Amino acid sequence: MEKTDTTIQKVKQKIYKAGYKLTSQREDILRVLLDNEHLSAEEIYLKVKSENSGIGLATVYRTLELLSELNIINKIAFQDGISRYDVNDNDRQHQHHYLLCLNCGKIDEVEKDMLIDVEKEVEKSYHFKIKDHRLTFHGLCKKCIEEADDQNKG
Amino acid sequence: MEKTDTTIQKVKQKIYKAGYKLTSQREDILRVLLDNEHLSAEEIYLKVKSENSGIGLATVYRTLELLSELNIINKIAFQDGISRYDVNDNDRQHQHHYLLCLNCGKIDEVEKDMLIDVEKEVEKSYHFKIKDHRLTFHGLCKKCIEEADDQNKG
DNA sequence: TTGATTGCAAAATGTTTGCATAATG
DNA sequence: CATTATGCAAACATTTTGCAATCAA
Repeated sequence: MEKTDTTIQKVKQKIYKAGYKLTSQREDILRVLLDNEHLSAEEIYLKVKSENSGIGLATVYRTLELLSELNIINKIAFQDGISRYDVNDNDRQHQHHYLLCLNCGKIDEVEKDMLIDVEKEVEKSYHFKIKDHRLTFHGLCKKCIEEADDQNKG
Repeated sequence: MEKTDTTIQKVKQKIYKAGYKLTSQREDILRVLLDNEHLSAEEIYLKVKSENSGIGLATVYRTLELLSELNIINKIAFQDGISRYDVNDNDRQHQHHYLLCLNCGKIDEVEKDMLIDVEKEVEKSYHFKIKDHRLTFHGLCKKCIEEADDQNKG
């Protein structure tokens, strides 16, 4: 059995236990979410539609809300006003980080947490109980740095 | 001369040097931004309007874009789909961090950077040149933790 | 004086909602 | 069979744009 299938089974169980119904649309959306990273609702809608035509955008939004509520996915907002969604990795306690290239717009990911000490300090200094975090670095990706270097050299 | 006035003079100079005109609307918006933190465009619009009636929301958006472009303010996006804006502190190289309470919605700020070592590691591992970052912690603020504790005690 | 800026209204974008129909458990 | 979920269209909220009038330099 593929890893994706195992995950789908687990998630379906979670949905079922929470008292919701298992519909083909929910499974389709979940599959797309598992196969991709930081997709927008529109992108998910188009992908599901291309594989299995006949889904509504409203269903995508409603499903994304449901999956967020069940903590199966995370909603992330960059500065462009579009929400994106990532499946929550169960092996990971926290949301990973993002590298947003200001030049080409590419979004990369940083898997390593690296914030454990920072969080400890924040919790202590501010009496704030941290549940999760969102961290995005803005800058230049490897490719764009290299292209800029090439141009400088002539 | 007040600190705010000094800052306004500096920013006006920056706008002027960039070839833009100094209008009363721009100054009004700037003043509101300096007196407040993480306001939305709508909130800025209402504040300016209440002091000096006769500004358009479109002007607010256009000015916010201009000020962002000149690196005078930062646009931040939480998960609610509304963009907020903060004046860039010149003494600080990087955007500060936010503490978003999941219970009451309050947004606090963490002034200390604390990410210097993390950034060094990211730059090295990913060949990514970091220009800025956005970090928000999601959790429970002091007040909400205390209220939850009180309820548990009876 | 002239080109940038404004305010208004209209349009565009992303998301949510109401409701009749369809599907799940 | 009773709900829950869906798809569509309409509503909504935020942001952007076109354009004539206004203002700063």
